[in-house]
Amino acid sequence: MARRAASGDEGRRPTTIRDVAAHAGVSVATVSRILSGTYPSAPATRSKVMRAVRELDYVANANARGLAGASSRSVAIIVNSVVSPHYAHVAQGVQAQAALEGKLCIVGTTGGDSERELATVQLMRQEHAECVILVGNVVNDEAYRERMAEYARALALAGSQLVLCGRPPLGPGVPALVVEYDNTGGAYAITSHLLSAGHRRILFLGRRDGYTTPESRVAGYRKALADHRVPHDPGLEVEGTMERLEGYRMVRQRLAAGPRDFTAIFAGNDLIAAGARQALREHGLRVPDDVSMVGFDDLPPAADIDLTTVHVPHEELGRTAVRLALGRGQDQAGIQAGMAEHVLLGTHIIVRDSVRPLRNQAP
Amino acid sequence: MARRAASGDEGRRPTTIRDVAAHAGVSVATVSRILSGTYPSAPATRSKVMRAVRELDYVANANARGLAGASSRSVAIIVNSVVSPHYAHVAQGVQAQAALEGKLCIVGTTGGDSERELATVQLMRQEHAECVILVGNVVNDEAYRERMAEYARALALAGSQLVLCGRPPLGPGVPALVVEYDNTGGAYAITSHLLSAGHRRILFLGRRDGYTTPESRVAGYRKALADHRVPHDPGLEVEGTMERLEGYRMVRQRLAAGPRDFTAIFAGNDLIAAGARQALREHGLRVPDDVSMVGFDDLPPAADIDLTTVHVPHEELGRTAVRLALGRGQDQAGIQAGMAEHVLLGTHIIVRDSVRPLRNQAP
DNA sequence: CCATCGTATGAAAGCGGTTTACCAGCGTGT
DNA sequence: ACACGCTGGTAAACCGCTTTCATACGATGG
Repeated sequence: MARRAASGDEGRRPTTIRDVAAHAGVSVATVSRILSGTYPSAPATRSKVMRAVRELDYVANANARGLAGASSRSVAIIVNSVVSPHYAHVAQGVQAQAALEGKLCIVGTTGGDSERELATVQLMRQEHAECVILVGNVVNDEAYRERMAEYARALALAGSQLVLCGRPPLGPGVPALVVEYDNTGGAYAITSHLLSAGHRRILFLGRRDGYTTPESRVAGYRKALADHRVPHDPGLEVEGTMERLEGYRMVRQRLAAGPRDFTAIFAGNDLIAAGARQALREHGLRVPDDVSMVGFDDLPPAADIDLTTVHVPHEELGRTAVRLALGRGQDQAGIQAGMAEHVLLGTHIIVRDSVRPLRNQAP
Repeated sequence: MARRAASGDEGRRPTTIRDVAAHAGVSVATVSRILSGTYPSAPATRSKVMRAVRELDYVANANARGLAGASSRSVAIIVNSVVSPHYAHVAQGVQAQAALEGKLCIVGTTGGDSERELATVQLMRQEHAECVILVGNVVNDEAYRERMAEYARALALAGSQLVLCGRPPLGPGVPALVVEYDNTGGAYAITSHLLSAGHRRILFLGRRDGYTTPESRVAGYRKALADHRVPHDPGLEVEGTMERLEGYRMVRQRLAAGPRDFTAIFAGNDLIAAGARQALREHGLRVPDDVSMVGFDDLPPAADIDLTTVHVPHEELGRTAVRLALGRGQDQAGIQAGMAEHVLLGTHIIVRDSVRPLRNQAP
């Protein structure tokens, strides 16, 4: 019986639960139960086992555990890229919450390629993650919705939850959670901020039809204009993606094309704002002395360039996604119990020094 | 035999390899071998199996695979925080290389707390990651070295490789790989850059004794001064951590304490530079008109504030770590074959607009 | 035409846990 | 004293896959 734990303890093979059992003089089942925690056991046995674990430096094999038990104790997050600050913050939130719940976090990237996204979801499926969190801006067409519904069903069948983070809901009947933040509301608020400062001609940088995030932001911008009875000039909405270089390009082209016909800029996000600011500077224009500017996201570049912007609860987004998915998984009844399937997190304005009342601004 | 795959295909239990075998009319062994790829098989059987896989939407169970086979097909990375740009880039590199090699990437964070680091390493150990990559600046004392050696041995015993990324080597006999970049060289080069511009009194921001990264950077700074025969004034080395706020604080305090006694600043990293720049501005000083400044890292803030800095191959660091660890694992002989145990990646200067020759600078 | 050998496949033994029966004691209530 | 419910523990059946080991089958050589 104690054959294993015999003198030759320096064996190459890592310690298993059987070794622990032998060493402690109990059965493997007892060890398993004591380690899992959830079971009554005599204090004496408990301490015997714990001592054996310590002495043998035993660590459970997660694969075996995941195979035998129901749960793999892991959550998956899939993002475009880990270096992009927004994704990084969401990922941080996911990781933190996962750690808090004793799960580990596995991450995949797509580079924005939907083929890779598909492959990555498959990967997570075979990993049996308890939930897979898909985050990021995306084309919102029929094909997309269908694909997501497919993912959601396949994952549900494997006992795992699909969470869409920062994406719009798919519609009823699809077993997917949605956690997003109020893009339209934020855009409305910050546009109003500019309008209150007297600005009427506000350049919107980063329109991109068909993509959910920029679309919602443009929508907020337009609604604010409308509510303030400021005529809407579609010519002020410049198309471009959400990158720094694009911000640079858009402003540069605009200024090269003719005389300046705006007094303020609403950059689709802070990256665009940073690029735009550089283009302005190269053109001899200062923010906010000559042009007012606001952004969206409140990510690192914003503080560096003193940008008034919309704060987005990036980390909270990730945290909530995990909490929700795990909560729902735990309590299957949650579904019937009407646990939230769609959460909308709020945003708020961060005022820095990038906006000046129109009257105080150089012409 | 075909009991499983009988009409009622809508069973709740996910598809297993047995289902596929039954559906294709072969044995599970055959399916396993064909899916693993590495084995000869008759084309006819192969296509039968593949069809079954497709029709049943089969995905292998990674836990079972990891348990039965040797490898878990995963690499682990442990960082302070995912949002910190340096770590994010390294993580991106790790993730990318892992994906390239068909492995998945699991990430843990420590928040800089060594207790959490320990716990996280344990977590990765039980996950049986093929390698665990520890990245980040750290106190380099005896206790640390001992702890790392412990980690390395425990991991090696479980068939996994410890990789220290951006940390100095531990010494011989410890089964750990090291991938770092040339901090001292970079600091030397960029200090020389300032010296060539005529600067003699260069403030170093972010000295922190006992921590490897800042220590190496200070070392390069000092060596450059020495080589250029510029007297070294210890009073010019300001202590602080590698954060934006710290940069702000350090400069603010310095300027409040007395008249400006420097003409250039070498910020320990770009974050510090950003903070320092803000403090300077609030004090009415412009970069580079009044003060020259350089940073280190070449991370996002650098471009935004037009900072001349040292480019660090962050992603390459992560990539190399994975490549090395996996390469070594695959070919156990690699150890004897003298495969690199310590890689030092080079850096180079990125010149932007933050340095002005002393003579052209305001007094 | 039989012995020989290489090859594609099958049967079964684990991998290291969890979990379901099941059982030995051991007070209690009557 | 006996049936009875508890408690702390055991044995053994999986979980789904990989991987020997063994085998049937064709092709080959003498």
